[in-house]
Amino acid sequence: MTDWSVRNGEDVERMSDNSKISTRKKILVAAEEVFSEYGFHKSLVDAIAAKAGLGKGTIYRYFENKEVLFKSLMDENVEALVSIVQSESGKCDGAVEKLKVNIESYIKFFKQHKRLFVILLFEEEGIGCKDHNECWEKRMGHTVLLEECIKEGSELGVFKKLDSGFLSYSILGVIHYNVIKWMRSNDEYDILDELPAIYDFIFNGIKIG
Amino acid sequence: MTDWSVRNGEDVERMSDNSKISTRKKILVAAEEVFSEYGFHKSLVDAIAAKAGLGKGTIYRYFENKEVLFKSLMDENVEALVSIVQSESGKCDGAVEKLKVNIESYIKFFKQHKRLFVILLFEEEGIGCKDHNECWEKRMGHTVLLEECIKEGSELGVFKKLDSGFLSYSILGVIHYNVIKWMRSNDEYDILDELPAIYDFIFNGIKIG
Amino acid sequence: MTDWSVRNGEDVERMSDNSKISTRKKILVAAEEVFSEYGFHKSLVDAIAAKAGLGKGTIYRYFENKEVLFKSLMDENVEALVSIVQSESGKCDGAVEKLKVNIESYIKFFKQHKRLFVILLFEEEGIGCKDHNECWEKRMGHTVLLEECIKEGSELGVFKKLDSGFLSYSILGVIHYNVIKWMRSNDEYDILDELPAIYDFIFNGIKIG
Amino acid sequence: MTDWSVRNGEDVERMSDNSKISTRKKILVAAEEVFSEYGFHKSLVDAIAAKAGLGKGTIYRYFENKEVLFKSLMDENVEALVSIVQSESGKCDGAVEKLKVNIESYIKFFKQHKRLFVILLFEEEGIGCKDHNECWEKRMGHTVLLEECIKEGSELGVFKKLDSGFLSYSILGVIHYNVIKWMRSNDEYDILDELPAIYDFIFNGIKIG
DNA sequence: GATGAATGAGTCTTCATTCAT
DNA sequence: TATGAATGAAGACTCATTCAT
Repeated sequence: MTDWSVRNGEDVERMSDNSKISTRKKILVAAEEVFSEYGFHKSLVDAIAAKAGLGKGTIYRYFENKEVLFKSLMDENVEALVSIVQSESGKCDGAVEKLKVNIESYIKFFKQHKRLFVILLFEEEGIGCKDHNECWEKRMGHTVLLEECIKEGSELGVFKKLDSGFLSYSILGVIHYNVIKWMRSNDEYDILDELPAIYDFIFNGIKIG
Repeated sequence: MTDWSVRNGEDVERMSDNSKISTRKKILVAAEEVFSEYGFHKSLVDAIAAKAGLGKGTIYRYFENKEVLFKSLMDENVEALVSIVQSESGKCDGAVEKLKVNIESYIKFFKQHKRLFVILLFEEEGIGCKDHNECWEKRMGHTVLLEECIKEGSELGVFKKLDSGFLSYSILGVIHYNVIKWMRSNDEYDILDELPAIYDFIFNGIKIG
Repeated sequence: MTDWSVRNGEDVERMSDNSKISTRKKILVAAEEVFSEYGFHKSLVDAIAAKAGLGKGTIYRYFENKEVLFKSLMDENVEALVSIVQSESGKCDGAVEKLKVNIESYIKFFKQHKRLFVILLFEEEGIGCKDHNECWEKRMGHTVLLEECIKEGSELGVFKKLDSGFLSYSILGVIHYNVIKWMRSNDEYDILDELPAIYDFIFNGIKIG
Repeated sequence: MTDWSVRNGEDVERMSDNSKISTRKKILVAAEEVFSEYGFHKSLVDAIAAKAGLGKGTIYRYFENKEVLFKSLMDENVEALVSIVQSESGKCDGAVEKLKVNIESYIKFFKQHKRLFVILLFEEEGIGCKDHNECWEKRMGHTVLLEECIKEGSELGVFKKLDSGFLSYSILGVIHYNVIKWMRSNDEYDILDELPAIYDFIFNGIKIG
């Protein structure tokens, strides 16, 4: 297997000039659209090829098979998410502020990639992943970013001293379910408007006093 | 088609007398095992029939098709969940206490049905559900129970006056992600031990003071 | 994999009553026709199914895949060949007579199965056979029958004391190439008429005196 | 299309100067290696191009398609075989001696080209050859050399007066099957050591007296 | 001339569903 | 009523061949 599938990020820069977008990128873009709409199993390789304006065989030049394409898409999305969150939270100080920015970045990313993340997080379960834990680790790799924030805050006495694994999962749960709720509403409201409520829920809980 | 349902606990009681368990029940039990292990798409009707100790054709006597079987299983599980949560939370007083019991019931149910709920909540997305909203309503029907609790608490001035939809989704997110975390650990700990932390997170948030 | 593919030979007896022929047998008969005409690679599973008057899926109920079908066909033909040769040569005495009957049986078999044996002997080479030697052993298993004959003759002082492996391959070469020659002629002559010449070639060679 | 052929020995002489080997020759050499190892159907044009150190498109500059490449390779090998046998048998006198040299030349050629000849002789069957007879004629064209030898011997009263077609096929059978036997042994012995036995088999047969 | 990315016709294989027994 | 052999539509994947550079 040649390593056509390993490319650098330059091609993103020129997306305005359609002819300059690398074939690999075209496929990933089409794959995201199709997988997002139909989920893994109902997505046809033909449909992805058609949407990418490429022949079916071309898909297979770049990705061993449908599953590898799916996982590559997921991997690269997670990587993108992580790198966005990292760079954003790097820009600010203070545990609370950092966590806020962190959450905001997550939500912005999910807002942009809409349904993809549901598939990202759950559908892969159904796809035979030889090492299930490894898979999950990759998908959930981004929780470390939350964990780091939280640890920092705990050490500074801003956050409670709770298991950071517990907290990052709990916070992620809040984030994801609010994204799901928003998705279900068909853009009736802007999920970013929910941020204050989300922060309040996470920081102070629901009880009065 | 007869309508013996999962809730109808009678047939469970006589499981020692194998011949008394209704065929429909046998199929649903087998289906839960198989769907839980492989997910919807990788589950074979043959496997379900084999596990149920029945002929494949029999499955189709009781359920129109694989999808209907899957949805029936889900419907009945959700119904069972709702009825359990309802009866448990009916036993106690006070908004806080009620919400706690509510959450505990959820977690106990998920603990028992393990992987099924992941499929329940997310895989269905991949299955063509003509009316997507209707589908979701059914699956998420149980959020009303949370909503009721919360509304009651809000009115009594125990909980903040926030949108109950927002709160129920947020709480559900916390619950589900903690279940996922627990599932991933391969029973290294008892998820029920996490309850105090979960309550504290939901009621008071993570911030000190 | 269930073992539908293991059946006994009874179904052969009733081939006149078409409806009594087992599905497995029907597939093998169709496969022989198609493989004989087109060779392994150009034969379509669809064509075999159509010729057998069965659905394509049925082929796969009985044989794991096209290759297994091909190999099963070959195995069973070799088995049939061996058993015919054995029973025929068992009926007569004397090394020379036995060898003659042996050769005659081979040729009759090849006459009946025409092109199949070319495929049997050579095309399989092209099909990935994990243990190549094992494959060959199976295909050429029948040479032992010749070897036995020859050894007996050598011990009785009728045949020269030459390596029996060498002799059986040489004799088989004579047989097969005469079959090929006959096949090429499109039934212009009866290959059985060549038997005297073949015997003379093998027993006495081509030199005068 | 130029017509540098394998026979044209000039380019072989300068193999040390890699750049002097014609592209066509490079392709044929690579094709022989690949076809010999995998057979026609499992050989990939990519693999041949890679082995030849050329681009895939270049293959198609020199050969219309894979099949033509295969046939050209075979044609040129047969031509080479014929020319070697002819020149060798031209060097000696006497029907017996000539036939011996003939056989020796064959075996030497096959020894050098190992597995290729199996493919040469049989796999082509599987390739749609519009005029099957024409194909065979070309492949088996070399039998005329044996036929000539035999006819000469028959007329001189050295060999029996049998159909020369019958004899050449029979002798070829002996030769080929001994080559196969040798090939199967993985060079455990030198096939040229078998020559005396082969001569004896062909000239005198297996019977004593 | 040489190249190799792109192509899509061609096939195998799967598995939910049916229906004769 | 229960069965499971038969089915065939559907879809993943391959690879010889083309053609723009």
